[in-house]
Amino acid sequence: MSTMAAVPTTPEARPEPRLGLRERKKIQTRQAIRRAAYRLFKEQGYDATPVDQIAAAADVSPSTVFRYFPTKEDIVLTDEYDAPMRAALEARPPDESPMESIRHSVLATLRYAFEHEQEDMAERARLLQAVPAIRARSNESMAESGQILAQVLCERTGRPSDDLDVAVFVGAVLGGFQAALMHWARHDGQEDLTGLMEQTLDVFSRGLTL
Amino acid sequence: MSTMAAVPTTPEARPEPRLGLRERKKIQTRQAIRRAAYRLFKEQGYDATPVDQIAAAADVSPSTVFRYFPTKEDIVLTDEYDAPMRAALEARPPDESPMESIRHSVLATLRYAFEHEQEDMAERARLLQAVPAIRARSNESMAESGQILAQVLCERTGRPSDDLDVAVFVGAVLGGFQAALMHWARHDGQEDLTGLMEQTLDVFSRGLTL
DNA sequence: CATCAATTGACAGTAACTCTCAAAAGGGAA
DNA sequence: TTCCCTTTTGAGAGTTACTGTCAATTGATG
Repeated sequence: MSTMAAVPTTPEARPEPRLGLRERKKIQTRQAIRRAAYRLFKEQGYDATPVDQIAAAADVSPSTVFRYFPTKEDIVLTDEYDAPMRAALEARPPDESPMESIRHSVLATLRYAFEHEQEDMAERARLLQAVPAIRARSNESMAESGQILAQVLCERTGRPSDDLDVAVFVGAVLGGFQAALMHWARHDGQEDLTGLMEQTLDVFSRGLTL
Repeated sequence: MSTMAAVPTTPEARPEPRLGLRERKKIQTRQAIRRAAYRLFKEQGYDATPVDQIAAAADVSPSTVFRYFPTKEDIVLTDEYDAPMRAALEARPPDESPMESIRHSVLATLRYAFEHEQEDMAERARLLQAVPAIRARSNESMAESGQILAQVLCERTGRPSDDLDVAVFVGAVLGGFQAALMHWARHDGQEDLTGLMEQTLDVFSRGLTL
């Protein structure tokens, strides 16, 4: 699940003394930029906050901001949960139904993500709802996850990699998740996202009958 | 279905003599800009074609281009099929299953769209595949259609307008359609989109079991 | 400490918009 | 046609998100 994570926890969280000063500084800079951005977005709004201002607030040059985050949207939502997600999916027994595999890996990844970062979730929800560019980026990110999902599923069911049925299946599931995500965002991130996802999966289990 | 249509046919196609000179000129200008853009995109690519160049090729000022199309992406895909789509949906018998209603209205709208414009479809497919910004716009547009769909469905089933199940249902269906659309784009718009959509709807009819 | 590689900041440039204002052109009445 | 009013257009200036280059700085290493 791509959109969930903004402050990557694995590499950023605690500056393990293993790393050299150089690496530690990089992590700090990244954090500083992100923190400054979140604060300013909250205070003034996303569009009203130029990157230059974020740079100034984080005490780095504008060039540096763009070196760390290729686009302004990426400051809000860059995550590293695609790899864990893929691993979780591939760890599932191959004879399990695709839907069941997805249910387990998505929920596990989501729980993992929530453990590591609850703070900015509400703000992220607000931005997701208010800023089209953020939404767009989130969707694109989800679609990439979808590619991975489809790939695994095609391998597992022995279908060609451009099989329409698999693509539709994955598209539908992700579409459902995205709807749940937006529902969550519409409620300002106050509801339990994991619960919403479970409810979403139930809709699918019922064969998508309203 | 939003993404399908770029050259709106209803208002643009034939300059009905009903309209005054003013209106006719507007339609011409709109067409001129779009045609110029499509030609240049085809020749040089989307990113390599600045709006100024499109303006020059269409013999209007850059300001005018932005007056007609709020963003560069909109030159590629602005459509007017949301209204017909909604009408088609609302014309369906209220006791019909949601999925069946959607099937009919989507296919009807799609057929209608295809009747009126086949020309640029291939180029549109190429752009949809190659340009992230276009894809993003297309998705956003689809999501808007989704809002309408969800609204109608909520009314029909007597649920509150922010019902999660309905949102998920709609999200899933649109996700499936989008997957089919991207499949079509990946094959450069050579396959029959209506056929792909029918196949997609079959996947749903089967209760989304792979 | 000296040297090398990675990181950074300053600067210049591009392109997508946005805003404002004056010129031009259609539409209708006298 | 002529005049007047409204809509449309173009010119120009300004903002902002990027991109690329180059020299200065700074951490790593022997």
